[in-house]
Amino acid sequence: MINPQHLRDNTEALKQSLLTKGVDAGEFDNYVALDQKWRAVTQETEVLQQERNASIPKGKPSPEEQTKLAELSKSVKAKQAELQVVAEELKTKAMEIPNAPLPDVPVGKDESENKVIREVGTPRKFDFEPKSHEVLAEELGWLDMERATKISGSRFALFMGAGAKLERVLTQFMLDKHTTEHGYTEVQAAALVQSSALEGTGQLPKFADDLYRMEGLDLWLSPTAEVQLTNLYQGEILEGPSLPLRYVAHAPCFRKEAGSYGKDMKGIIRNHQFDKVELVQFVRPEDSSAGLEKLLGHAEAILQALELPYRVVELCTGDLGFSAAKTYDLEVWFPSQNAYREISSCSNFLDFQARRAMIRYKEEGKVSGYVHTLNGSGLAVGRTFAALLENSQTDTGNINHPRALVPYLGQENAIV
RNA sequence: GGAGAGUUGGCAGAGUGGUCGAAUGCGGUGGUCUUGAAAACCAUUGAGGCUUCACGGUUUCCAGAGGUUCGAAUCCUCUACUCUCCGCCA
Repeated sequence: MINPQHLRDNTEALKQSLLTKGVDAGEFDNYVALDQKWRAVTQETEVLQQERNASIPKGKPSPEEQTKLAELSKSVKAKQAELQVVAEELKTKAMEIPNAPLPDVPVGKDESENKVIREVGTPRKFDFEPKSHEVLAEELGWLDMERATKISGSRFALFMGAGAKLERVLTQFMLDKHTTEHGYTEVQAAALVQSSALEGTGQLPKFADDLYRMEGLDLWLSPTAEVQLTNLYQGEILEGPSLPLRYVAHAPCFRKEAGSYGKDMKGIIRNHQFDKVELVQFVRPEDSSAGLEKLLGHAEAILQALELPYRVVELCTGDLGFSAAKTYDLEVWFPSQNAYREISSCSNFLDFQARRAMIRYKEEGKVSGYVHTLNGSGLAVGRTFAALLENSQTDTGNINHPRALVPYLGQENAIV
């Protein structure tokens, strides 16, 4: 949620900033007007309440006093009802306004204007035609996309045998690295979450169409463990000295992928369900910028350890997600597509999510304000699986696993 | 799934429809004392909103949402959660 104080003090600057993110000018003006109306009605309500409170005598009121109080009470209630309507309208509106980008984010309208920050590792030169991950995996018997369709329909994976093991091992490798080297606490959370949690991180109310919902229940399949992890502290006041708090979770992620018909239909790049290792941090506001760079480094460390070539891209204003103020995507090289594809997204949300989820912190016994939240994939496991296959394939259709996985796969399995 | 009990400030725990934002204890903060610390003693200590340059003013909040009443932490209804017992179960 946008800081309402900031909205009032810097209305025009905020508007300009949000316009670069694609917010409609009329919608914004509407929001500002609603905020003004709400403040006015709040004032009116308080005046009436004050009048009523001042008229309440000590002890039991006399009949005349009761009559007077009844009148006052009636007018207060009428005003309160009016206020409630306005407040709900405002709340609805406020929940639909996205976060403003940080000033240093490049302005642009869509992903074509994203900025490549650096490329790490060199895409391998093949002396044969590299196969796509889905072809490799089907040939090796590691993936069975056809039978997956029988069970669950399109866009679902079925990992088999050594493929299933590799998927599991990748997850474990990532978790181990983040917990032992990067200082994250491992969390295993439920995949089903309530709407309040999704509102906290920003998936709701606007993006309900992308989510699976349990019939007749206020339970949804979480699209990312960012939801579970960030809402760990929903409604809490954290101790300043305990910050930053870092959590990592491995969780299945569920997305309808509405509107992506025909995109990435082969393989496991874009499935309705996929596993992801997610990093979330709660930090003091002054630490969030540096924190994002560190978190990005933690995600990069996985790619480096797996010897995968990748690049870091900073999203332009128009491509930023709803809640994010700044985002770096990590894109890994896919030889079969001759392209870099997103494998991680690391964002700074400032106090946007904390404000929605009511996550504050205190310093020396006093509430200091909202924390800043950061998150990033570290990494999407399915895409890592696919990238690993494509980049490590041999001309005989086998896979050379990176050295980092030897302790997990065993020496004899390291080179297949 | 059935039966019962509960949910109050950071924690524990009072609270009979008006004098309750709420006793008391612990904890926190500041101070006195002390070479220093502990102990003891004194003071202070919930959160949000609106308003104000500021001091301050004001309002709301006793799980959540409704209701009764001139007036609700206290009465009623629903929901969520916790605990105990029974049943079922990986």
